[in-house]
Amino acid sequence: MDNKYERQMKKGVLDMLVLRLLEDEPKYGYQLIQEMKEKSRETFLLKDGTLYPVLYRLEDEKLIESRWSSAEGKQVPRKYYEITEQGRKKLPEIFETWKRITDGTLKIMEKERWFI
Amino acid sequence: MDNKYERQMKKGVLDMLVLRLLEDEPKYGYQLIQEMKEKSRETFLLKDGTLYPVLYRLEDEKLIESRWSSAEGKQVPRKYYEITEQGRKKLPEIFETWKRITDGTLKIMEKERWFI
DNA sequence: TAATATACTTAGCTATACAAAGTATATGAG
DNA sequence: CTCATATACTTTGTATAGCTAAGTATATTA
Repeated sequence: MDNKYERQMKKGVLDMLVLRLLEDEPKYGYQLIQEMKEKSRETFLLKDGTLYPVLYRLEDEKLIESRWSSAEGKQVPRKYYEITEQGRKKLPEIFETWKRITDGTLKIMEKERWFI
Repeated sequence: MDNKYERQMKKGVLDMLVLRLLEDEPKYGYQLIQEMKEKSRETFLLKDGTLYPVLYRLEDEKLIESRWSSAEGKQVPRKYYEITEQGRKKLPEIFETWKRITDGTLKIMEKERWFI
């Protein structure tokens, strides 16, 4: 375990990040892990054992849906995840919550400023 | 439970915020709860049952120390918490971790920008 | 005297990031 | 052809931490 705080500080944001990455187009697990890594500049390096439970959770909450790729050729079967209408509505709400907490944190950390 | 995500997103930051509030001067529990509420503009509304475990944890890690107030007059006895040297060193590190994660999150959420 | 604010403690619940192990297929090096 | 590696998904178990709730106790004020 590199950093005890790091692990805790990531809690709650993975769902939001996955939802954000799926906003553009359906993607499969491995792809999400790669994009997460690249786009965050190595900050979010997820193991598959971390990502998939997030996906199952979001699916249970009806924020995303999945379907197996209609395997053209002899590709490894992939499960594509797609954001639902409900997910598209929910994402901005989650992001607002995140911004409010981040803002509140900054207000305490940087005492003299009250803007972000 | 108001917001499932909110609860998770606060994880890991409470320790940092308490440490930050103690950086100036020793404070007691109730005082920390009030300051947390005011400075964060109502974002961090802690119950005492949430704060004290944070304090015990920080004390176990030697990042803060506590002592009962030498009750002058007939005041309710208060336990004052003071940041240690170790705590002063650790705080900037924790803050850096937080900023890195926050930055990484923003990079994914706001795709076209790569500055904070 | 009673209600309220202050002040600290502890037990139990729930959610989630992560590690690790397991299954299985495609591809490229030798 | 074989073997290592990358791809791809699943499941189990662990540790941590925010929160609720209940309990104890003192000071202040109506």
